[in-house]
Amino acid sequence: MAATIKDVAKKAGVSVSTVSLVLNGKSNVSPETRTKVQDVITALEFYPRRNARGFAARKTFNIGFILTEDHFSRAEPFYTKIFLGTEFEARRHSFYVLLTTVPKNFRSGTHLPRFLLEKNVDGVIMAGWVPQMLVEHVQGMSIPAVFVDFCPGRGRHTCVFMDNESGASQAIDHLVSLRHQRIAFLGGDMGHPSMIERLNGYKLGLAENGLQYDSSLVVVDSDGSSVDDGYGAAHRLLAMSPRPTAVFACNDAMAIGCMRYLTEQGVDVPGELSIVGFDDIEQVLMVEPTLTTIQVFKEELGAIALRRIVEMIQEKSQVTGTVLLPVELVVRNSTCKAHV
Amino acid sequence: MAATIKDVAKKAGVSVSTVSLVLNGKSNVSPETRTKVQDVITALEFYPRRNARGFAARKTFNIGFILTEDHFSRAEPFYTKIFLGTEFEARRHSFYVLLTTVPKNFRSGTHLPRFLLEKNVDGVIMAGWVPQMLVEHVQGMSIPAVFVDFCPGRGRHTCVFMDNESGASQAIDHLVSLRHQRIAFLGGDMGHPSMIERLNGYKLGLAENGLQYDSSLVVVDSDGSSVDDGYGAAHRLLAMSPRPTAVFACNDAMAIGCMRYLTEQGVDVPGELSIVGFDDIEQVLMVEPTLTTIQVFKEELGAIALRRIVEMIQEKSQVTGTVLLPVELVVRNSTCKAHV
DNA sequence: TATATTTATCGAAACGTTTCGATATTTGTC
DNA sequence: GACAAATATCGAAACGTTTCGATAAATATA
Repeated sequence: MAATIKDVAKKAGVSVSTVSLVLNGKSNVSPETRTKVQDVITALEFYPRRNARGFAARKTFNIGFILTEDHFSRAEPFYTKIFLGTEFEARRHSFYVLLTTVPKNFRSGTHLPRFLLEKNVDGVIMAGWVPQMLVEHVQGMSIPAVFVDFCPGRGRHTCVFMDNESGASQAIDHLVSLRHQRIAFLGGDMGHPSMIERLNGYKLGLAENGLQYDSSLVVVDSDGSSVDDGYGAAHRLLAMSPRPTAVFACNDAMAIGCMRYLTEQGVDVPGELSIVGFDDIEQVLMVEPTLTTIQVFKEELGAIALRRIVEMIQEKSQVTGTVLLPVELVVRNSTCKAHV
Repeated sequence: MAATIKDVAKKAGVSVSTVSLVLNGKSNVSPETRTKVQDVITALEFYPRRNARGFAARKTFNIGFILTEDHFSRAEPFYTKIFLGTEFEARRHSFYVLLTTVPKNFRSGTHLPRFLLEKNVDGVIMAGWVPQMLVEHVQGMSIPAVFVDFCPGRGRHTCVFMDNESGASQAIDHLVSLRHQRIAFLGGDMGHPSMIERLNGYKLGLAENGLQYDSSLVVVDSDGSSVDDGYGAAHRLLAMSPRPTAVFACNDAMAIGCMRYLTEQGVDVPGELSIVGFDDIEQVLMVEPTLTTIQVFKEELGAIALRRIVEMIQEKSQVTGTVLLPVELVVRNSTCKAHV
C-alpha cells in the first residue's frame, strides 16, 4: 500500500504539519529537520496524493491547454510541438496539462471545455487562434490565461510569439550579405498575423540594408501557405523583369513548393535564384538542395507559456504583455552568392 | 462563489448523501427525489469538485495516454487523431485524459510518467509501440491498460487494431472487380506489424479471388514507408514483365510517391496502371488523380480504447483480447477497369 | 540571569464528497 | 390492523493533506 504523509511523519519523528512544510518548500523548517524528512520521503517512495493535496490547498495543480481541432490535426506538427514544450516544462513545475480541443464554430453553451466548467484547472494556455467567445468566458472566470502565437483583439493579455519580424529581417540580412540586391517575397494566407509580421520584417530588412522596397517583387495573393500554394505562385517569380536573384518565402512549405517549380523549369537553385524559408520544418532536410531557413524553437514557445502561467497562478497577478522568442537563421544549401 | 453539494442539498431539502446518490446514478433514490435534486443541480450550475470527489471515492477519474515522442510529432497525424478520439469519448464518460510522451530509450528510473508515480490515473492507454520496460512497470502496478495499434509480446493484453488484413483484402477485391489480374504490392518498413498484415491481406485477397500469388510482383525492400520511399520503389513496377495493371501500396504515402514517379515517366494513371493506397490521409484528395484508398477511422480507434479502459476500471476486471476495427474501401479516381 | 524576540514545531480544524450502517418510510402479506 | 420485507433517506465518519494559530524552543539583549 502506498505511503501517506502520516507514515512519513511517524518514521521521521515529526508531525504531519512539518512534513507538509517540507513538501511545500516552506522556510520555517530547520535544515536538519528538512533533510531528515526528505530522506524518509525518498526511502518510502512517498508521492503525495494529488486529490488530497488539491482538496486541502483549494487548487488543482492542472493547467488547461486549448486549441482548435484543425490546428491539432494539421499535418505540420507546429502546435503539437508547442504542446510538447508545455508538457515538458510542466513536469518541472509539478503541474499536469489537460489538452482539449474546441471547434471553430464554438458556442459557450455546448463547447466549453469541461475543465473550465468544473474549475479543474488553475490556469489556461491557448495556442493559436481561438474563438473570442472562449477568450471572454475565461476572462469572466478570473482564471489566468496565456496565449501562444495569437493575441485576442480586446483587452490586456499575456501573449507569447516567435519574433517573426526579426526572423524575416535576418533572412534579408543573410541574402544581402550574399550580395543579393533584388529579393522577392512569397507569401500566402495573409490574414494571419505571423504572415503580416514576416512581410513587415522583409520590408524592415530591406530598409536597414539600404534597399528600396519594390511591391512588384511581392507575391501575396495565395489563400493558403502550403507546398502547393508555393508551387502555384512561383511562376510569378519567373515573370519578373529583371528577374530577382533571391526569394524569401513566408514559410518552409511555400519555399519547398517554389523550389520544386523552379527546378522543374530548369532554374538552377541556388545558382540562379536563392531561396530562404521560415520555420525549419523537418522536410527542409529532405529536399535538394537543403533549405536555408529561419529556425523556430517551437517547444520553447510552449515552455515559456507554461512558465508564465505558473507565475501568474503563484503570484496571483495578471502579468500582461508580449514575449517575443528570438528565432535563428540556419544556413544550408539553398542560398549562395548572387551572380552578376 | 461556486455551489457545493451542501448548497444543493439545502435547496432541494434533502441530505448531502442523497445528492451524492443522485450524482452517482445510484438506484436507491426515488424518481421524485432524483428529479428534484437534478433540477436544483441545473439551477445552481453545480459541478462537483474533482479533487473532493476523487479524494472521497479513492479514484482519480483520469486516464493516462502514453506514446513515444516521435510518434506524437510525426507529420502524418495518425496518433494525434487517435488521441482526439480518446479525448472526445472521455468527455462522455466524465474522465480526463492526461497525455504524456516517453522517449524510445526509456528507462524506468528517469522516464516513468509522473501520473504513474503519483497514482494519478485509474487506467492507461498506450498508443503505438512503447518500451517493454514501461509495459512491465504498468502491469506491476495492477493498473488497467489498453494498447492501440500495438501489442506487447508477452502476457495477455487488451489491444485495439484496425483490421489491416481485411482492408488489404478489400483493395484486392476492388481491383479484381475491375478485371485486374496482375496486381503488384508495394511495401516498406516491413518490420511493422501493420505492414505485415497488409501483405497478408494482399495474399488472402489474391487467393480468395483465385489469383496465384507471385512474389515477383511484391516490392518490399524499402526501410521506410514515406512518399519518397514509394517514389524510389516505383521504378521496379516498370521493370516487371509483363507489366502489372494495378498496384496496392501498403499506405497512402507510398502510393502518392509511386503515382508521382509513374506520372513523371509518362505512365497514364489509372489508364495503364491503377493504384490503391491505405489510410485515407488528407493528401489523397490533393493529388491528381485523387487516390482510391482504404479508410481508417482513427478517432474511433481511440474511442474504442477509452471505452475498454473505462469498462476495465468499472468492472475491476482485466478484459483481455483484441478488437479489430473494420476499415472501408473508398473509391476515387486512381483506379479503373484494366485494359486488355 | 531575566526578559523579549525570533524561529521551529505542533494539534486541530477545514476542505467537499463518498460510503456505510442506522433509521424512517413505504409496500406487501396474512 | 399487525408484522415482515423492501425501499428510501439520513448522519457521521472517513479520505490525505494544508493551514493557522498556539505552543515550545532557540536566540538576542540588557
